[in-house]
Amino acid sequence: MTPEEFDKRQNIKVSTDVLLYTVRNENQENLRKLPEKKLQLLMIKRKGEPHKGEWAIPGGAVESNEDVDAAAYRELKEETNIDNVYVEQLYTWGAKDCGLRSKCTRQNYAVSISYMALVDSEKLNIQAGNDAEEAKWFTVQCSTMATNLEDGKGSVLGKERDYYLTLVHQEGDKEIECSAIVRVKHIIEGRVVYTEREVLESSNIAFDHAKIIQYSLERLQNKVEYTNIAFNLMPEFFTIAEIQDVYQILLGKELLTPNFRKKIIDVDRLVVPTNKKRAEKVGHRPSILYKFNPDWFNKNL
Amino acid sequence: MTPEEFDKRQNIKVSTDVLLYTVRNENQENLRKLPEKKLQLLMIKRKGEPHKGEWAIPGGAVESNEDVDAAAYRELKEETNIDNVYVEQLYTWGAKDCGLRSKCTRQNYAVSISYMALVDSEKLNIQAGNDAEEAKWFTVQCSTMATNLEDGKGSVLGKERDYYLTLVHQEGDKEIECSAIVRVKHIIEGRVVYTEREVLESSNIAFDHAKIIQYSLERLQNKVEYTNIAFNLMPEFFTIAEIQDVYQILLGKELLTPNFRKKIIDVDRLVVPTNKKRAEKVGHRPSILYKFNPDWFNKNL
DNA sequence: GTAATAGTGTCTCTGAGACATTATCGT
DNA sequence: ACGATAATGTCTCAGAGACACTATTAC
Repeated sequence: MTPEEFDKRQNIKVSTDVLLYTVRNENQENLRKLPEKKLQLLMIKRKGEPHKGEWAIPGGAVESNEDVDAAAYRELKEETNIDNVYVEQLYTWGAKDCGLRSKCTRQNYAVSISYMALVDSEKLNIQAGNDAEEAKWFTVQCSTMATNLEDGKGSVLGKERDYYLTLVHQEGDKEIECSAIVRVKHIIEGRVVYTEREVLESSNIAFDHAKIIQYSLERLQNKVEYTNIAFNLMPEFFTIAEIQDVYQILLGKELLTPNFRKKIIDVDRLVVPTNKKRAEKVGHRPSILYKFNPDWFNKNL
Repeated sequence: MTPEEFDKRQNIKVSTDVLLYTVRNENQENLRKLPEKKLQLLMIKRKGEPHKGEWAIPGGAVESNEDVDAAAYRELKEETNIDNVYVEQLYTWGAKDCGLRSKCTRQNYAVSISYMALVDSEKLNIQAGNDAEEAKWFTVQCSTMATNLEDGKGSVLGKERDYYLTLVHQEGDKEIECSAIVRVKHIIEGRVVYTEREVLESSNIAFDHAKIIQYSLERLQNKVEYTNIAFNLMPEFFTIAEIQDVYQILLGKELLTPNFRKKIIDVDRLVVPTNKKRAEKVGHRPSILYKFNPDWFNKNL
């Protein structure tokens, strides 16, 4: 195909969506107890049709002559005034399922390139979004139910996993809640596995954005296990208990403290101790503050 | 932004590119020696400008109202008449670097969504491409040279890795050779690492496709270590020596046979023995044929 | 027997996981 | 002393890696 032919055929809109995650302390109950941490995601309220009033992943059109990665960074900067954070391309979503920003008609449909960004909440508290849009942080919760797909005779054809997603924004007494069920089907055909992702229910979440959120959570979980990705959610100095907490939230399971310490300090060498300690008067042995070990990059780049 | 505003702003072309890999036996020297396996990549010769006569990754425009994944499958089918194989979305490349199918001007530029597909060569021998384009298989070779980026005082700022890529197509005496150098820079800035990928030299490879090839090789290498991806390059039945060979080619290093056997048979349980043996009269103990263990999916989906 | 590849057995060391124990603070 | 969390030590077992060894074929 010549470039000329190519030019005539398409009318596809390209947008980038940025999933911005952070981890926040939710409530400071008492001195002796540690504050509870929560994974939070930034969403914006849609002001126009379609899906007016529902909550969507922030994003927008790629501008002409702009690199797609640059578009994601720009979008993030516009939305949150945040810079210099971890950003990663996630996946590019097709147009057919009408998932996206633009109304889906025969002539006019969209491709969405989704990105995931991670910030530590301390950085966030200083700056705030400057866009006219209404942006809010939602606490993310996700639980799973899996079933095997079998033919009559007991041999496995695949696996089906339903993700129950809940997003809650708290502001004093008021509470905004979004929820969705995303079904991920893995179908075995010979030696190839096809994966389908489908939004079964979606309440208060625009388009098929629940699907993208689920995908990002999956990626986040995987990467926590073998990269330093979690440290993008941490401030410069933190205790082992705090980073363990973040790991537990991301992985959705509890970890044994002594083993976690050993792994992160001695085995993976992801952190190094500083000579600082938590200054607050707490009713127990004060914890040593650690920081990310920059030396880790030497072995892992 | 309203959909109406959105519609007016863009003129971006979207295409999918499919990197189709296979593993082939190169030359059957003698009976006692095992045939040497090579990783091969399908490339097509460009018939129009720009980059006329150079070799490019097969691909084409996403058609209106077509899902991007579907476009990749369609492209693959058109190019090779192949179906039912492993296909994975790799990365979506920006427009600014003029990387792609369409000529890059201010008004008109392109986004490329690249996919990687894997086939076993037995399936390939039966079918052939039906497209009018000239498509050929190139043996892929890649070597690396890494240097640390340091400031004056010995602290590491990042890492720079040059990939020397060589693609060779053999046909009797004739030989077509493409080559390129791709530089991957990892720059540490605080706790965030930025990765830049740049084509330093490119001979006979169209656009910046060398960059995409390098990226796919990296992904392939990573996935070999923790998924069953390599088995998409294998026929139904194979010996341990053969699958070990494929692992070695993909990883670019030798593995110790006893340990590889133990891992793949007993630990990961990726393969199960059949009661078949290699029938050919070979001058040594005949090897047992194994197949991929479908049960592996139970634990790994 | 010999050449060549197929396949097994053994030893060491690291790291994952479970769990018991000690340390250090405020009150 | 007590409550609470921080931090360390110990034991077991699985798996990675290195390497010596045995098995089976054609000639």
